[in-house]
Amino acid sequence: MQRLGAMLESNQQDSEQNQGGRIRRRNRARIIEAAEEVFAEQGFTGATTAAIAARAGLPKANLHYYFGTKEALYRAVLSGILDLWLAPLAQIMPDADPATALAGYVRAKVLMARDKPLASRVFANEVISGAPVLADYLAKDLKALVDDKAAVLRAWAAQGRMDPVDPVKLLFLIWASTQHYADFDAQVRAVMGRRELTDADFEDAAETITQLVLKGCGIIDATSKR
Amino acid sequence: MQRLGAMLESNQQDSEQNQGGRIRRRNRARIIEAAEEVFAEQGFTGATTAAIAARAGLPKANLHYYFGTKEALYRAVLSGILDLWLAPLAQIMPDADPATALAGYVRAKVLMARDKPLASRVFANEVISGAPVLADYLAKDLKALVDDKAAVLRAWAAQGRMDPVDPVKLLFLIWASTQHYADFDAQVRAVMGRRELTDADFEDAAETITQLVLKGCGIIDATSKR
DNA sequence: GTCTATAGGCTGATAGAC
DNA sequence: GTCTATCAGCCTATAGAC
Repeated sequence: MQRLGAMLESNQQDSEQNQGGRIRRRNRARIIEAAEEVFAEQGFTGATTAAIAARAGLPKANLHYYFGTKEALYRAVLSGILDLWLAPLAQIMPDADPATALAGYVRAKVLMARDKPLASRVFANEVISGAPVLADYLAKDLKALVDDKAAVLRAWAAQGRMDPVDPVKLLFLIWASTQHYADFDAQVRAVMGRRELTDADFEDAAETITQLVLKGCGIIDATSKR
Repeated sequence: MQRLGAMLESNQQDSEQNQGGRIRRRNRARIIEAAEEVFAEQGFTGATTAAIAARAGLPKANLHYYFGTKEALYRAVLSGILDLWLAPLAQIMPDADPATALAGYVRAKVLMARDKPLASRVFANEVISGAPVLADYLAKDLKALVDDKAAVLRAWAAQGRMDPVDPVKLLFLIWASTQHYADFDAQVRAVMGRRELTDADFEDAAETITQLVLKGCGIIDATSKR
């Protein structure tokens, strides 16, 4: 499951095997970081290489020197995001305790919304636009992974450890409600009347979502409050 | 609460009072419809007036004749969306039955994701980009509305009709998990291995979300299965 | 490896004939 | 009201001096 995203990188010589010199790696990292910010705000089409170069503090030509085209840079950014995005799913294993595993998964996804909001928004922009770059990846690798985890949830239900909730739709709900705090941050802040969300806000969000999921799936008792 | 979105339309003479001739109205509607499609896919910056005009089957100049600027057209599209987006919240009233009201709200939002996916995606793009146009509206009108509905949920909890779940975060979870089927449609279809979602898929989604929300909030019994 | 200068194409918007 | 022709500016990408 590791480095699933690597398949997206078209330029093999720029992959991890050949790291190049220190300067090369540092500049590539700088550009990717800046690109993530701009792609998150503007989407692929809306982002301009000039804006990315400016934010990276480099001349625009260097960006093309390292990545060739805007799309190659976009793929490099997405590639780094995918592995990050999927890692927390590993917690959902057949032998795990359903309450612990789901609570841990929700918490990991909420903390990712807090710590990597740009990655989440780049991914959201890509999918909203119809996943022109990721379509194949979603239909193959992600689908296989979700089918696997859905089987785990179904097994838990068959063992009477949780209600027979549609496992795929349960995962969708967890993805949506956790990523909401990254993707819809502007709306969340506006409605909550805050300039910025605090760590406590994210902890509260994780707790509320966890409570709804665990109790909603019949994993914890109906009478148990938080 | 009606026509909250009207505040966004800058060109007063084009508001509903003065509908203009039949041709004018028809062309404006055609352009807005085409614009909604393109803005949904590409976001504001990514969308081009040429693409919108082509999809509307009109010369690009007509678009500027009717709306002046790309931003004015964008505001007109958003304006139509806002009223639509908020209408279902009306079901959450103090005297309503919590189970009926929340189930109805979830169902209405899921059906809107099915019937108006473009509207949902335009809104999502706007918020992900930091809500440059809607920021004021979200902080004032939407916040006031949410505060009002949060009070209703808190009252239900105080009356022992549901658990004391953080009401604002509950609304976020409902928004996120229902709109997910519109905004992340490409991912949902890929993971479910379908070319297109059916009415039954949306009914299932509404049922699963409703079950998790009602049971998770302690509104329906822990032992009750679907 | 770095960066300035610029090519070539597309963008939003408008002028003006019909 | 409609639409062709066109502008000035910005876009991605590259050539070539350093």
